[in-house]
Amino acid sequence: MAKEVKITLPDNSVKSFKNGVSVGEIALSISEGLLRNSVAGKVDGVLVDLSFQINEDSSVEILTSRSEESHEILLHSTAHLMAQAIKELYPNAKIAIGPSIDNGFYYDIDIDKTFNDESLVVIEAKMKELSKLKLPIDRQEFSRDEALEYFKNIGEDYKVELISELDEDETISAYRQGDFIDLCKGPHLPSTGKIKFFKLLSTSGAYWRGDENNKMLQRIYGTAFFDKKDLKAYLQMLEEAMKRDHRKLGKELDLFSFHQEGPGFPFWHPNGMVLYNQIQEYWSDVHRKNGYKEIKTPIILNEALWHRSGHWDNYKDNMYTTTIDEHQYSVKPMNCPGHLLIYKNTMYSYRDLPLKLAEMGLVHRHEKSGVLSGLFRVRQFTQDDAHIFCTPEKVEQQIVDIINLVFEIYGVFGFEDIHIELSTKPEKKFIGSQEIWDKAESALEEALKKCDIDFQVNPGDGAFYGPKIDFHIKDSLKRSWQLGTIQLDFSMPERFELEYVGEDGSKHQPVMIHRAILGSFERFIGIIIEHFGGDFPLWLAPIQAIVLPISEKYTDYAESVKLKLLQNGIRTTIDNRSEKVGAKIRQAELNKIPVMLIVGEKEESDNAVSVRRRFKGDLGSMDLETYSQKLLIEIENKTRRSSDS
RNA sequence: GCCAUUGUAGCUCAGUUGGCCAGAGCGGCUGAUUUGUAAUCAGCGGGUCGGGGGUUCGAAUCCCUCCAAUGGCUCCA
Repeated sequence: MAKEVKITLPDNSVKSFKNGVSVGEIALSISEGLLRNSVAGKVDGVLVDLSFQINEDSSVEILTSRSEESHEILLHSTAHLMAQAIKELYPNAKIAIGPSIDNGFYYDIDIDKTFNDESLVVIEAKMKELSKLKLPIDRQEFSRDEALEYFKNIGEDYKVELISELDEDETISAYRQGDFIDLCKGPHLPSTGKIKFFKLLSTSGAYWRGDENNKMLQRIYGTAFFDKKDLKAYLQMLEEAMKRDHRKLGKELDLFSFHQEGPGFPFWHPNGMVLYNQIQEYWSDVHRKNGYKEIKTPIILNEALWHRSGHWDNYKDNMYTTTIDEHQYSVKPMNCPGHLLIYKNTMYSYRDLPLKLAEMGLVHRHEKSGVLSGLFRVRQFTQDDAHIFCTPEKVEQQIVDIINLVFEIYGVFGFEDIHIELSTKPEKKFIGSQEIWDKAESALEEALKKCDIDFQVNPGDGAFYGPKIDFHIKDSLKRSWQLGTIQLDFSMPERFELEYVGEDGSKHQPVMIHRAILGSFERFIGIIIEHFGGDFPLWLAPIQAIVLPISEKYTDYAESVKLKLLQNGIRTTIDNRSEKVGAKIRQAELNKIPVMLIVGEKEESDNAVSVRRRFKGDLGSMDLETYSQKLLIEIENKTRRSSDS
């Protein structure tokens, strides 16, 4: 073994160190400040502790608290700190798993007491205490047998189960801080003293290994940051999210409601129905312009159809059934079978393809009671569905067209940060030949490349009948939502024996593309309520304008203003209570009405309105007709946040 | 479905260990006021305390059961 190792740093400079040098020592050699800010290292691309010793020539990167990977390490180390605190407070607790997740971490604990908000305070205090002790976090390695023995002795049954599933010859690592030791791959921070800004957020039940047949453990969620400001900003974001919760806003703005009489079945109120209809109108319009033909298929269809489509075998548990004239029927959970029947009703030539059938399809799915959640998860919803039947050669172009349409539609709502995932053939559960899958996957991939967009590949995550592209957007609070999906399907055309007459005069099987862009109207409306925080762009606002007479003397004029706007197609109401303007304005602001039109003596004599816009305040007096036209332009353009006047 | 928590007026919430006809604010209605850019004053209505059963002299409060909601788990648009 060489006495010296050559270390290549990220700037490509090469330095020599004595054999066995640690990552931390390398950091120190650059500067003391770097060591102080360093969290972990990367040796030849592999994450390691600062204490990791290097015995051969390597490239080394020092991770400071600024990198995303460092944050994950912090979260993971905080999970350990929490587990340590829990073990000190409740020695009988057994710890299961505690990983980092997006924006936080959790730890699953088996304990015969129930954690509540108070426990969180107690545990958090203990964690602070342990952090102040600045305990070194040391890595320790075991053979598999040693590890089994050790964790069996300290009674950590879940760890024993995890170890026993590892390979015989694998080296097993664990991390020790004070008296606490946890099985873990690492890496970790060098000391508990580095964990300063954290918060425990919630408790819940969680099955051991996510299997509902296993014991339910208690999970505690928390988050942590290197910087106090970042923690504060994150907690503020959570608070803001709570304020924007679509269930809360749905009540406050009188958009929709839910009732015990129909769990999971939304009731749309007049205000919410405006949102629904506006989106629907836009959707229809943009699809018409893109060559789609809109259809409507029945909600209840004979069970035999669902056997043929494969839904009965794969989806039965989520389907509602009914009996009509002693025959079995099912309420549709998807629209495809109905579309297939329409396709089969006509003989198509290759010249007729692609055939693009769109439906705002009302589907019902029986979801487990515990998963229902506002408009995000319901039992009845409207999919913005479409099925494209085309020749195999046209698939790629069709995908490109759909991708462009997706971007266009998301752009209208201000969703510009779009993340795309390509899911490929599942390992086990799939139908169709490898050749067909390869073709389908490359069609999707080529289309994505043609559009020049980045995407992430999820190997094995495709549907059993074909690969898919999923679209994820980020809302105004940077939260990610999955909306659209494009799925290539070779199985339905086969099961339903679809055909078209090709150029050669013989019959061929078309390819079916299943796609949804908004996903479901219900869910999408829930998302935009939170995205806009209830402050909708003018074209969507349930009430666009409200007329506020200064006193009852001007009620007649106010009514005529309202009538004029209504006739121009602007959704207008009036507040003719016997209140002061201040009170009326306050009420209109609370209702998030974008345009307030104040009328009194001056306005009446000039046939004008005094305009007050939300977020802008008093804009002064304007001619009624002129201003009305101005609003119409803003509505027509679907302007997101008024820039006017 | 599972674990935990919750359910009092249209909305937001008080109601201590079981004890006078169950309260407040906002909203609503009525009257006064006639108002110029985020709350005028006064009065009046409004509740099977989620449903059902039980314990008790007495239950919003304790017990059982069902329903629904919330945070998660599993699942998913």
